[in-house]
Amino acid sequence: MLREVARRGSFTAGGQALGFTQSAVSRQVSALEDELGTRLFDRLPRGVRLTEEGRAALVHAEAALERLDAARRDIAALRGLAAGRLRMGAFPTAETELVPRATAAFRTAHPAVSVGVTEGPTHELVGLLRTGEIDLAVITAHPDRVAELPPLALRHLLDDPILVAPPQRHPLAHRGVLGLGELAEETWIADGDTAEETLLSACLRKGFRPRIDYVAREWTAKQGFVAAGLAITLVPSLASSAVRPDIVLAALHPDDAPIRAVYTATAPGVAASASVEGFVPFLVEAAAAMRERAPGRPGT
Amino acid sequence: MLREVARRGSFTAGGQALGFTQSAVSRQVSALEDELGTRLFDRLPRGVRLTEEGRAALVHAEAALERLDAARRDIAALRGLAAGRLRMGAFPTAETELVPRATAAFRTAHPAVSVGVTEGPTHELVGLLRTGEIDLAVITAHPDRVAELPPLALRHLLDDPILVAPPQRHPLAHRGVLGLGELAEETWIADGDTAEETLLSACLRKGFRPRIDYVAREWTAKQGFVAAGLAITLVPSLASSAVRPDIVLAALHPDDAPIRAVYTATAPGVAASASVEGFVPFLVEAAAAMRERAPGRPGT
DNA sequence: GGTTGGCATGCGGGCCGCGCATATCTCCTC
DNA sequence: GAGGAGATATGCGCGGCCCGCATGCCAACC
Repeated sequence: MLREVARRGSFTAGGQALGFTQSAVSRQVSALEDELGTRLFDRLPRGVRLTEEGRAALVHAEAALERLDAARRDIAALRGLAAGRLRMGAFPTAETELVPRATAAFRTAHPAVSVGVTEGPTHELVGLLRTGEIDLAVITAHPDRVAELPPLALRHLLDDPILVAPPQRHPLAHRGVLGLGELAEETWIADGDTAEETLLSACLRKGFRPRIDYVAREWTAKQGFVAAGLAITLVPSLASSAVRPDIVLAALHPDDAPIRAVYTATAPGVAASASVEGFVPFLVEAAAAMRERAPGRPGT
Repeated sequence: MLREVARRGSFTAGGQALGFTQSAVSRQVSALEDELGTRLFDRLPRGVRLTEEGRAALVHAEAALERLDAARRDIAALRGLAAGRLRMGAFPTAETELVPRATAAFRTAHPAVSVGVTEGPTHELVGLLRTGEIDLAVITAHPDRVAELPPLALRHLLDDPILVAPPQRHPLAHRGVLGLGELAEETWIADGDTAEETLLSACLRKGFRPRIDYVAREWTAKQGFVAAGLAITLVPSLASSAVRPDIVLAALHPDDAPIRAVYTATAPGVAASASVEGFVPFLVEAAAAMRERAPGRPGT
């Protein structure tokens, strides 16, 4: 009202422009003047004119209205992916290819949305989701144990079968599909020195304790030992594209190792933001592309 | 509400901090969300948390509130003369001493108020007052013709009797008080070449037409002719302090020349701003000081 | 499994704010 | 000089908005 009245020079005209009567405007202005303790308009015989105080009030009022408009614009930008930020988390193997591919495609499509990725194991990501520190997580879990997770909104992306990497010269290499039992006598290299901590727990369920002579957390180191023919190791299929060309991968028999599934996860009760809604399809797309490139191995 | 709820993490606590119930806050937030078309808070089991959109809205809302506070501060500053501007006008002679003295004292007392002075004859100043281009004017008028002015809020400052400046060697010099009739044979220097346009119209009312041999608008030039003994001239007492020391001034007999009065004037119906209210006392003070310094000549 | 803390919502009431009508004032015109 | 035009201020009455109360429901905590 302040603005319209100031622009038009009378309560009557200002009110008309806003669909109010002169009496409503008169009272509104009066009330504002009372609240501010000063006259905002000089009442002249043919209309009104801003006082010095009125000019000051008008400047600030227009600035305030502009901020409210800016809020609307900002929110529209967020919803249209013309702005915003996506904080996501992923377990390490997912960052070999799945998450980077999806992120690259998303950034090309929506360059104004900034994307941050935190690496961590699934249980940590779940905590970050629940505290609101990340908006979206790529996690992994055995399909029949999903129920053990805290309540989350999950979406299945792909399955991640475990491959085995025997040395080139190994008699079992190039067989294509191996049973885990056939590897009971092999020497292993793994993340930890007991089978329980690693993927090798599958061996325990199969009835033997693998012999772990070498321990290395770094993937590069493991590959070195494998390529030198010193040990064999297990490789999640998600990481298969990062394996050295002189290492051959073979599938494990499906019954031998429970297949881990990969999911996107968001916190329950938290409405998915536009950036989350927008990012998930790129993860789905990247997962599909990876399945196609390695036909017959990682499957849904 | 947005701010309090965001700060405290729940509708209940936010409402309590503002003296509202949880239900009122819930509805307010809901209404705002509907208007903006987006969720501002995620509803969690133990409270709420801002969404990305909510954060954007909050930033702008706080900025808008800050502008409203700034408006209050600005207005308080204007009213406390800690800010603001005063546009005034004055007729030329008033700017010899009266207005400069008042302005200097005002600026010392209220350095944050900027003062602008427009010079012009009374009738122009009246126009500027009525259009709102100046807030305060120092004008002059014959006391019995004040009623002819358009309606204004006037305040009498002082009377401005007319003095005469005869040459030093003139036989009438040093007489102290002169009658206008005694000057009928003199040679004059004035602003225009006919008596009607100038202060010399007083001579016509006295029954003689003064002989104007010299015309000069600049005061310096007039004083030069007077000091050289070539002519005499009339001097408003307001300007007497700017007269060269080698020129002697004499009062005219009160009946001979109508005494002009000096007033402050503001537009009718326009509430005097704090700066106007604040400036007028300094004009009154300056006028009093000038009366004291020239005792017996300019009077109330 | 009960308790607690929190949000959503139906219901009722009070107050605010608007429109209508009118009083009043100034300017303009005849 | 009188009347009309155009503007604001204000009494009056009504409708709608907004709040508080009470309740329902849900998830987390003990």
